[in-house]
Amino acid sequence: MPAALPDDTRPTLAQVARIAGVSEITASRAMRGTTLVAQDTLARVQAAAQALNYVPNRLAGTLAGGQSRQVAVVLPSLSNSVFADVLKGLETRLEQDGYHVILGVSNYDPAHEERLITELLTWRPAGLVLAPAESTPGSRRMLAASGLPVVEIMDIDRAPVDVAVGLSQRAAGQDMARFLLQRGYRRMAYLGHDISVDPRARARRDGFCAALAEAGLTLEAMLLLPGPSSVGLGRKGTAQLLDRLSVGGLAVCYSNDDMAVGGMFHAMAQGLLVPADLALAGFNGLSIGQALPQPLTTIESRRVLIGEQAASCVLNRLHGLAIDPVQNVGFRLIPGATA
Amino acid sequence: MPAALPDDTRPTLAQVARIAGVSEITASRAMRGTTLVAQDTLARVQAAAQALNYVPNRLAGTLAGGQSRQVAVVLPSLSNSVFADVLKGLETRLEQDGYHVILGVSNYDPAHEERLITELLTWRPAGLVLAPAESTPGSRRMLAASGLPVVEIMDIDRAPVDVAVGLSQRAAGQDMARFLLQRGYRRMAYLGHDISVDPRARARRDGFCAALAEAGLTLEAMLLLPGPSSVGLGRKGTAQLLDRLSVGGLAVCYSNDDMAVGGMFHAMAQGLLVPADLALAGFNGLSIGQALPQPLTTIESRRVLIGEQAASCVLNRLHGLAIDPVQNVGFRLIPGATA
DNA sequence: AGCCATATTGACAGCGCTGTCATGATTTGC
DNA sequence: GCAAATCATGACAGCGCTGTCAATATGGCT
Repeated sequence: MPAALPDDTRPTLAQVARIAGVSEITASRAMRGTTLVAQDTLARVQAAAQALNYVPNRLAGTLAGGQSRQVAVVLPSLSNSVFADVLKGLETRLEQDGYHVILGVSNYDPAHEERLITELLTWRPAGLVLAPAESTPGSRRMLAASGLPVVEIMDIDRAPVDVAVGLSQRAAGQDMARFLLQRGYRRMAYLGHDISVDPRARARRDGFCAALAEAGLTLEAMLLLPGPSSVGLGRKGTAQLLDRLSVGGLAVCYSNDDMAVGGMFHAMAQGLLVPADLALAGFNGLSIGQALPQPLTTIESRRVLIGEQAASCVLNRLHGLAIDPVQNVGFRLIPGATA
Repeated sequence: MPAALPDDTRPTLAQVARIAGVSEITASRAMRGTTLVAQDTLARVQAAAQALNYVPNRLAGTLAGGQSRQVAVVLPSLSNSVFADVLKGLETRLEQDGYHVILGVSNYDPAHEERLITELLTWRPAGLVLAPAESTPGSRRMLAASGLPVVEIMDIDRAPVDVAVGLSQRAAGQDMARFLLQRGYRRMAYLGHDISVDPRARARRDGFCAALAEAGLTLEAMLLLPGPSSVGLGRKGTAQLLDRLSVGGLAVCYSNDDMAVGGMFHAMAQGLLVPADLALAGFNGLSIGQALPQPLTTIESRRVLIGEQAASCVLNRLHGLAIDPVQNVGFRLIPGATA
């Protein structure tokens, strides 16, 4: 059952070579510019390629030659703009060097993630970048055995298989707690999406709680809602939370900015005073939070940078350069006006 | 200069075959399950593959066999959640059939887009999906000549090279104008991001203006700000607009929801009454707009669906099924409470 | 027993390209 | 003017896999 469509009649290098009156290998060299080829030979080959509308076949090239110029990227989600930003950084940097992204989205499912890794590996990518969900032992074994550059992004708290690029999510959580404490808040609550599948959000929350504990405090309430984070969920959750808790000097730490913006909307709709009645803190430093009537108190994460730096790691590795196995891009607390 | 890293010592099908005590081609058949292979042979091959940790090489497979299972996707941006949604739909659907996305992001630059198409074509993808910026003649020629399934997404107003999946952006703009007119608004303004590079936003605006013209109206003001759309830009632009225009019965049509939400934030910060002082209309039906204290008047676009359907188009084409060259997924006006 | 359909396997060539080594054509140096 | 170095090109084999066709084995049927 041969494919219905393309009668794959695309010109090959051999045809280009014939027209240019040179051998195939010379044409190959002319097209790639790796080895020296006489000026006029080069011109003839280029002309022939142009005339035939020749498009090189990188499958064949890679198979014969070696390094693929594809990098596999596995992300847990795309609905969250965080990963879209990271992907943008990755794509931008990789493309500069003529590399391309093959994408997999795991939906925060470790088993799915493992399957994706297996499948993407069949394309023999030059490297792998992933924001692991809760990677299975199987995944980690495969990655280690692949012999490829493997960059785990977003979090640097766990020991990486190979290289990690990101920030300490735990430290970010701690810093936010300390900031709120320093501002004088003593009544704290946490509102998150389903962090059982999101290890980074969990790490932040754990850091937040740990810092509270150091100060002898505990959360007045912790609400975890099923489903992915969203503005709507944050709004709904805030309403629920305030059914149980009195306002006035209450600070709510959200799992991220989306959720926090939802909280802000709830406050606005209810005519609550922010931060007097209700203080809010997010995470990510999304532009929407900063465009709110009151800028959101949050932590800036450098998502595009993480993507770019992860890409650079892969590329440097491929060029045989030594690289730091743990790369901390840091974060920055944005005081804002909601806490 | 051989690659520094992977001493590509990965097991090959030949090795699997040897261990299983069968010929290479039999092992191939066993791995793929296309042709019948005796039960115990199958088991032996699978065991051997398992033991060696065999990972098939799809580069070789595709080169030898035919159809690649990669689909090239070219998008103008990832910062806009619209395209992240589309990509999610694409990835989800393609993966179900064992296909993978190779990604390119053009940043709304037609020349860049053309280069991306050229490069991605070198991987001999099975198909192409793109949300064209302002495609160059060169791009269109290449696409037509590729002989591959080519799906242009988002807009169905222009004649597609091959297949189009999306909605009539122009009709969406018209519908919004008619809706506002019907609500009794007569004072209209338009606030957009740099639509010179975004043909879809432009089509919506044109439709909007055309419908106004039918009613004998023209825009009181049209403000186009440089740079990509964002909540911040919408907020800033609204402030600028209201420097020149009086409020009270004024309806502003924004290029999309991000911009409109920014407008809403400005209104909130200024204590303006929405919609009495200022009415706002967006486009996309993003969840954030619906979570606002007052849900945004907007038009729902089915982004994930567009992605899924575009993927299905490619797959169906590859299976030799006939498909409709123009697929309208439609849209829905969400009345909201801001106009 | 003899013949045929079916099931199972294999030999061979080739997908389009590149690494390696070898060859001929020039140039350079003394 | 001749050996050595340099430049430009080519022949060959092979990357890892699959399509095609052919071969063998097995069982059923008359």
